[in-house]
Amino acid sequence: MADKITPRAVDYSQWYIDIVLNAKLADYSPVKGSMVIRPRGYAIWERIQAEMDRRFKETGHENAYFPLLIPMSFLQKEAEHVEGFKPELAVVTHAGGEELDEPYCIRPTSETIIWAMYKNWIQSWRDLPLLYNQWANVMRWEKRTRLFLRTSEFLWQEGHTAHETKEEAEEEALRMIEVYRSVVEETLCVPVLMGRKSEAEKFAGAVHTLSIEAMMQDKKALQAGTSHFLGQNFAKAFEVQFQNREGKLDWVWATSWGTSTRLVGAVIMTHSDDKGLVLPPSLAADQLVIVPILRNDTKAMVLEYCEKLLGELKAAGIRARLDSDDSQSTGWKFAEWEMRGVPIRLEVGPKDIAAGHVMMARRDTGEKLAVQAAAVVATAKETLAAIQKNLFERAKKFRDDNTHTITDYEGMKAFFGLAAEDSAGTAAAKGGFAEALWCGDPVCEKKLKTETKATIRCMPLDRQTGIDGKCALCGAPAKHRAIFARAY
RNA sequence: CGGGAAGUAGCCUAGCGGCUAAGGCGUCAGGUUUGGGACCUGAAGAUCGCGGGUUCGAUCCCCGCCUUCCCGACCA
Repeated sequence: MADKITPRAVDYSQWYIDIVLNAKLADYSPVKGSMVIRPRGYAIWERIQAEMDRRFKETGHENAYFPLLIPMSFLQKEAEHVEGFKPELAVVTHAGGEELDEPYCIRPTSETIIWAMYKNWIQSWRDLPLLYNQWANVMRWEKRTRLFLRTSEFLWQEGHTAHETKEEAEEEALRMIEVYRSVVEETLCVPVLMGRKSEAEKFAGAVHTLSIEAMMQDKKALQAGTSHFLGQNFAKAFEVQFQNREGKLDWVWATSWGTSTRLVGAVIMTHSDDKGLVLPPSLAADQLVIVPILRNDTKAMVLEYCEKLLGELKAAGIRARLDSDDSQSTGWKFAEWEMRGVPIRLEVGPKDIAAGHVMMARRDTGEKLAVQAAAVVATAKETLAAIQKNLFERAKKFRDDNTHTITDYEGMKAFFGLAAEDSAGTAAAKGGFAEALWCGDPVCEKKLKTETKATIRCMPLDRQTGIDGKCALCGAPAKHRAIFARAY
């Protein structure tokens, strides 16, 4: 029947769009570059959000909310910051039928307005640390948008913390990127590399930026979260000083960190296949669906059996549902639930009931096997756990299989291909992650980007020892070990 | 923001300077079915993306705009 999903091998971009649209996760809106997140997509975000929020609270953070509109002059206080965001600002010039004395921009991020407030709230070391987070929408006027991955308006959380010392702030930035790593790997089943950004890739206004980087199925990198050590840059821009334990005035040390609805895109791209969405059980609104095989003569009996089974599954804490709709054929329902990404499907027909078992199909592997009636609940629980584990392992294997050590510039060009002969857009694209030594010179990085489109995604924190060799780009003595890739 | 492509019912597509814009999927009603995207009958559903122009007449030709997709530039 209708091939609703373009296969990955034909057109990876189109495949992704087909999944998002057909699984009803999101839709285009009448507003350029802005999407509507539909209930099935929002449900995924809510689960990510819940897990993140729980861990923020566990690490001592509190939620707050700051205004959507930011006076333009605030942005201008931090030179590098305004320079970085200027091209993507949306600005409000009129309100209440009059032109405003000073235009407001719609927040692209909230450092400036938050630090304008921190100035009022911080006087003494006793006021520190300040560990705030906010869940909000932000707007960055992007030239080129993609559902979930890059839209003009998106949902995110942004943490903004203030500290007494440099060490404390650096620890915080590291603590939060580690929180991100654990949520993304454990809850989203997306393996990531955790590392430091190069100067060229860091946040505008940060001293340094840490990020987690994932590999999508087309071997391109996706930044899944960032945590910034802001030094005293914003404290100085907003004149936030405090009296330290010695009674002297000092500038406050800062961090900020964020993750967004882009994570939903990361989950989709990492796990899904040509049949549709594949979701980790931890994020699936429906973890299991029972599809009864309905025949006129046995319908009542089968449904009764399924209702009872449904009750048992729910009692065991499994998010289960029964698809008793008899206006659709069984085959249609199989395909539909697969497209929606439900991790486990149970097929229950008169023959199964007579044989004392039900059929259990796994979304991740496609395996289908008979499970004895008495063991269904326990097997379902085990299988959900197995799927959660398998998705991570499978994605990790894919990433590792597509990560190679490269030692020279010719090797880089061969690995990524030249920018001009771009094969992106198909799953057969060249490249992957190139692990290579780097001298630290932005000129090298720029040259590679121009010629191959590959950039430094991060310098993994756990791979900076034993660096003894030459920069793979220029041959000068290396200072860092970096991961290079084409990125979203 | 530059180059290319597209926009006809919820979705996919046909069409043609001219009579009532055609078909498939889906939807709704009824019936028959249901172990991998079933079938029959009937029904509803279109400002042909928006605006202007050419013309006796425009969904079709021309111009402008909007939106999406691909490529490029840009990019937390």
